[in-house]
Amino acid sequence: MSNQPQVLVPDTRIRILDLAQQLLLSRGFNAFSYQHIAKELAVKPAAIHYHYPTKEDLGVAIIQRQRRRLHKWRGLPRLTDLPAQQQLEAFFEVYLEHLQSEQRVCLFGSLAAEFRTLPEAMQQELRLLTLELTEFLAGVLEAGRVAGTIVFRGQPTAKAAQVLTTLAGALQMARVHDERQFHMIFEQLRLELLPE
Amino acid sequence: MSNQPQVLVPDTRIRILDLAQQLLLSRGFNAFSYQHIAKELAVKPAAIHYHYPTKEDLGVAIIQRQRRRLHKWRGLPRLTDLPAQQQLEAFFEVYLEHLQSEQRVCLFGSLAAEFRTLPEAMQQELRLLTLELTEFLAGVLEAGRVAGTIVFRGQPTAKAAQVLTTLAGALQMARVHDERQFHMIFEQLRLELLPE
DNA sequence: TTGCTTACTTATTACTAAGTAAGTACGTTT
DNA sequence: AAACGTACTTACTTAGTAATAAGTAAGCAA
Repeated sequence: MSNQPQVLVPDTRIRILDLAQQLLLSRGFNAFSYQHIAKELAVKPAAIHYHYPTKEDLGVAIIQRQRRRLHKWRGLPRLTDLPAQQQLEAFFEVYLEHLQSEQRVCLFGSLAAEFRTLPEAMQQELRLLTLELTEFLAGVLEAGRVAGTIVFRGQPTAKAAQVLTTLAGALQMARVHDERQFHMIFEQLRLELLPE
Repeated sequence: MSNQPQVLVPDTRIRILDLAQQLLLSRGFNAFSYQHIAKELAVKPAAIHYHYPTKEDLGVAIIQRQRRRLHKWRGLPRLTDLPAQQQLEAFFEVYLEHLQSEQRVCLFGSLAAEFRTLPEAMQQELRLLTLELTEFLAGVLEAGRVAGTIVFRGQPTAKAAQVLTTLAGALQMARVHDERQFHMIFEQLRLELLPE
C-alpha cells in the first residue's frame, strides 16, 4: 500500500485525447497525424492505435467528451441557480476562454469546414453537439426575454443558432486576424442582447 | 481564320482553378490533392504542376481570383447605382447562391479552420480578402443607416464584421445540418437589419 | 507458477502526398 | 526546313499516411 498518487503521470489514454483535441482545434482533423501525437508524447504511433484503433475512434472520442462536459456544465447548480442573463454571461465566458487558449476555435468551427471528409460517426456526433448547444442557449435566451433582461426579436431557437454561429465565426476571425476582431464582434453581440 | 470559338474547351489552367476551388470549398485545402484534380480533368498530376508549380501557388491563385471578382462586382454600376438596402440584398444574394451551389461554404469559412497549416502567402491573401469584404459591407451598412433603411446599433465596421462571420458560420451550419438551419439564421439577420 | 491482461515496441504493408527531371507532340515563327 | 515555345506525359523520388501483425515486459489473479 502506497500513499503515492497513482496518477503522477496522467493516463496515456487521456494525454492522447488532450493532445489530439489541441491538434484538432489548432490544425484541423486532416492536418494532424498519429505521428504528431506520438512524437510529442514520446511513444510510438502504434501505442495510439492501441488506445484508439482508428483515427475515427479518436475523433469520435474527442467530440463525445465535449458533449459529456456540456451535459455536466449545463446541469451544475452553480450555473442553473443563476438568472438567465448571468447564464448567458457564463456561456460567453467559455468562448472568451477559447480565445485566450491560443487555439482560438471551437469544435464546430474547426470541424465544419472539412465536415464532408469526416467519418460518418464523427459527423453524427458533431450534429448532436450543435443541437444540444443550440437547445441549451435557446432556453437561456427565452428565459431572459421573459424576465426582461435579454433583448432580441424572433424565435429563441433562431436567435440561438445565430448567436452560436456568430461566436464560432468570431473565433475563426480572431485566428485569421487578431483578438481585436473577436472583441469587436463579441461586444456587438452583447450590445444587442444585453443593453443596460 | 476560323469563326469557331477558340475556347470550346476552356483553358486547362482555368479548369484546374475552377475545380480546385470547388474541391477547396467542399473538402478544405488539406483534403484535396493534385491527383483528385488530375483524375477529374483527365490529365496527369504533373500537368497541374506545370500550371501551378506548388499547391501554395494554386491556393493563392484561388483567393486572388476571388478578390479580383469582389473588386469588379463592387464597382459594377448595376450595383453602385442601387440604394444601400438593395446593395445589402444583393450581397445576401451571393450567400444564397453559395448555399444553392452544393458547396455551402465561402472561402473564409473553408480556410479559417486550417488557417495555421496554410502557407504564409495564402494567409496574407485571405486576410486581404476579409478586410476588403468588411470594408465594403461597412460602407453599405453606414449608408443604409444614414438613409434610414438599415437598422443596427454600434459601429458600422463592428456590425459588418459580425454580419460577415454570421453568414460564414451559417453556411457551415447548413453543411453540418441542412438548408433550414441556414435560412433560420439568415432570416434572423434580415429581421434585425431590414425591418419593414 | 501458470495464465492472462495491460500497455506498449518493432517492423512492415499498402497507399497517397507533393514535387521534379526528362522527354514528346504540335503548332507557330523564321 | 529548322528552330522554338507551349502544353503536356512518363517515370521517378522523397516523405509522409493509417493501419496491422507479432512480439515483449510488467503486473495481477487463481
